[in-house]
Amino acid sequence: MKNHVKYKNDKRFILSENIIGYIDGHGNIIDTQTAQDPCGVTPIEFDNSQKALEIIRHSTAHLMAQAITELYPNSQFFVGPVVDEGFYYDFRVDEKIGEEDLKTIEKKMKELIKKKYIIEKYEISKEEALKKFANDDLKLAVLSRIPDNVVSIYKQGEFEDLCRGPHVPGLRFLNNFKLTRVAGAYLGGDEKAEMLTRIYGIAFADKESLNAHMTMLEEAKKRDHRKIGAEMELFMFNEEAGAGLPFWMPQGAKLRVKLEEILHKAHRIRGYQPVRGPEILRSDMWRTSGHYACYGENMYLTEIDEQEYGIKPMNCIGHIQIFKQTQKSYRDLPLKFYEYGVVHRHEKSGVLHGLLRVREFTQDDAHIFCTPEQISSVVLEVVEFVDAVMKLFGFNYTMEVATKPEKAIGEDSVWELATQGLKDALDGNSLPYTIDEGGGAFYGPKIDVKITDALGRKWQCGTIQVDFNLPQRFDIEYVAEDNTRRQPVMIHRAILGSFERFIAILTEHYAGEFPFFLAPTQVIFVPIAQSHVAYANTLKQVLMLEGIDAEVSDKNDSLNKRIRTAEKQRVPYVVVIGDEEVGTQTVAIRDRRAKEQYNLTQDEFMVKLKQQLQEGKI
RNA sequence: GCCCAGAUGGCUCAGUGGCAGAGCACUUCCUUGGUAAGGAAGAGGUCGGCGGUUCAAUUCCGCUUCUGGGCUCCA
Repeated sequence: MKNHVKYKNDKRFILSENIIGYIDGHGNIIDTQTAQDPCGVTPIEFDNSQKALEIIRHSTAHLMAQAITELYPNSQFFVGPVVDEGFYYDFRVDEKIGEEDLKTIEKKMKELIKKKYIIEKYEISKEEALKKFANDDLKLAVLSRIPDNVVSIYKQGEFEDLCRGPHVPGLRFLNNFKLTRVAGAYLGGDEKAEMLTRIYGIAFADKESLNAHMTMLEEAKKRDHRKIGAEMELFMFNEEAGAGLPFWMPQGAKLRVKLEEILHKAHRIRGYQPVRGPEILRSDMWRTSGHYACYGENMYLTEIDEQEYGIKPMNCIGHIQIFKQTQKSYRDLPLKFYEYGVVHRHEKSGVLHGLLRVREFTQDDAHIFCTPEQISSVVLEVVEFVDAVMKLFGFNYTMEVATKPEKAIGEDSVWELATQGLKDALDGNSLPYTIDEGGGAFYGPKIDVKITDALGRKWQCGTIQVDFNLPQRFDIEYVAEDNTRRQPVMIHRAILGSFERFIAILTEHYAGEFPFFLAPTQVIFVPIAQSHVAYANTLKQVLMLEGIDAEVSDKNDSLNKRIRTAEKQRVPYVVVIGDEEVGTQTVAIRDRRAKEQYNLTQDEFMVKLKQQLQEGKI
């Protein structure tokens, strides 16, 4: 260790046993190993503050690496950062590591903690580091990314790791952790590179917080749309039919139809006209559009009468043909076509995920043909439409402006114009957004609307895309005021994104307790005895005529059992019908959403239900 | 597509190199009950598919389909 500058923990800086680091004037974390002067720094207590957890979790990642090194001596480590949901470490190992092995690693980590190692730091020159890790290509890869000439090494017991820190003073601060999952991860995030083993974990300052976190995860799992979807018989998949191809069961289809109807009305009152294009189009058309070249690997192709056809992965081409069919005037613009377009995309097998990521889905797709001058107002109108839908369901969402991707058609200047158009619409109305560099569609930039699911994952739903390219490729035009032929701009947009993904998120958002206007079965009548079934059936018919899905539960089960079954199906209103109700022409309601019971007359009940149907209006 | 882990009645899950198990659901019967599981009987599985090892495979091995957790990519 000659030449190494070693930082001793100077006792003067240790204000208490509970300090695990400091924050300097710039908000940076300085760990106790690095801190030299306590002036102008704020101590970080050993608690669950964001800064404290960052240090604790990073050190826990190191502790895990130390344990793995002891259990698998040939393992080599790449990077082990702190992420939103804890920490991970990527490493290469000869053995296969599975979920079961996590327990063994945790046990070893606990053993190491008992050895009460302190964590020390020393610095060496990059040159020395290159020599020191000459036999470790992963460490060399890490070193190659560090521009500094001096690098730091952290040491606990025999274990040393190249690291920038920060770390807790000793292992005694690392008692409350859990290794959560083992996964594969590409070296450097590059799909073509080697795949390393990654273990994720979480850590807190105290056991209670760790337990609370694990409980929260369990709760989130209960809301998983795949679980609720099976329980409520909303949708299914079938091994023989193939992966990523959802089947909508009656309950799910009823919910979906309600959503479709709400959206139909919302589109019509906003001046959209329904259209529909074919499911498959000749490949020549996909060549003209650029899909064949830019999106071909995601398309399903087939042959009919020796001609190649492509199943549509997007709906724009169909809408363009409909636009072209009749001559358009500037007076027609903006012209808005919408379609619940079924699309097929060959998503990689590993990315399929319940209804959130499938190979066949239906977009609430629309294309707005307008003049360049109209872009800003059209985009704004769409943003307001998005907001109305999000508010209806109480979603928080974020917007991202996605710019030109690597694989794209069209001139840079056109791209810039379109991108600026999107930004202007948002800036002009002071709507917040972030930039997703290179995340645009191949034909144009877009605004993505992202919603967070029960597990905190963000999903792209709505999207607004400005497109100068397809109008040019298909040579579409309108007659301007001065009788010249001009090219319109296309705005591609979806509000839900897809019914599949949106319903998945709705399911998790409501934990299956859908609002009345969406619930698959909205009212279930429970007649107490056979003699009350006729009255229940009459009421059911009245509701059905009003467009309210109602059922009568007249199975040969006890009253309690039938109420329990209805409750478990998450039906908003369970209505019990007995002698009293038949006699007075009333209903006894169990209101699942309000969690209360009360009696109403038939008329009062109808008024209440119709009122609640209206809540689904946008 | 890549890494890891799985697949046992409709569902949730036990279990085993030698006869396949439970709860719920389902069917029939009894029960007609006033707000979250009344009772009895019964039916239902080539242990995901194909191949191999073995006297014998649901169990061990290989491939494959599908599922789950990630990576990469996307609505």
